[in-house]
Amino acid sequence: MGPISSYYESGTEICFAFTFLATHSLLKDREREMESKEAKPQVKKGLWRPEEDLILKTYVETHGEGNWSTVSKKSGLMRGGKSCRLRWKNYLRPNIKRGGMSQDEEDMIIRMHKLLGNRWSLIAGRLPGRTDNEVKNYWNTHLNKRCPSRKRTTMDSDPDGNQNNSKKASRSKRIRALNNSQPTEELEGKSQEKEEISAVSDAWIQHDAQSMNYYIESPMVPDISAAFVFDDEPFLAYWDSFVSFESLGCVNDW
DNA sequence: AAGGTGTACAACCGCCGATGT
DNA sequence: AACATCGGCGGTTGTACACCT
Repeated sequence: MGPISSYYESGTEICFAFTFLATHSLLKDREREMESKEAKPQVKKGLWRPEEDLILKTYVETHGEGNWSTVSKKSGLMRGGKSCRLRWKNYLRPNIKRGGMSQDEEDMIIRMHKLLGNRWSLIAGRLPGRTDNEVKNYWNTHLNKRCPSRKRTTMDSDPDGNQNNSKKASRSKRIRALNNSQPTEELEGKSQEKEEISAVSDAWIQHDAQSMNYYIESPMVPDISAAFVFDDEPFLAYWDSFVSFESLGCVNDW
């Protein structure tokens, strides 16, 4: 995030100092809206303002995560529970890493995507401080271009030309250009993937598969020096990944 | 300088599974 | 068993800004 949001890192004192003013300001806003619109409780949408971030951050730090629907009510935020949860998870949570991906992170994303497909939360679990949303965005904007036969699904599914503005049309055009508009089902794409010009070499896959095999043999004792570090992911995810390999037909090659 | 277009990423939506009642 | 609620996920859209013509 840019300079607007970097204020979080300047310390909680400032957060608390601003929170009172922010809350007051928001409550005033709400009063005004209630007055003007006959008071049907509305859920605010769109970009989060810094004062909203401060309120949410302070609230969660005080009361803990969870019960997101009540967070929005009790904190005075006029956001949906989901929106609060997403904002916290993706931006306000401690240890979120901002800024560009390092080469290592980029390599990891490519490798993991090759193995797991669009399992963004699993991939993000291997990248400390990165969120699934960030990984997904990074893939779609940076890395997808290198693997042009990967699809972005339903963007092409409206052949009637219902795009009612030029920007949408432009977006669809761009995305079509990226994807070559060819269907690639996860399973039937097995053979196609082998023909793809990809940034991931077969040697990588071999290496990754071997790393995973290690965990399968000894899942309770993960080796911290291994390629994959499972941060905050439940153990089940190991098997989840394994199943994914199986479905891609990788397992037989080990 | 102004308008169009492209890029990056924040945020929303709909679906689904888990859990509680 | 049926329903409601919540949280998580992936796909998609919205928007700010940079760049181009």
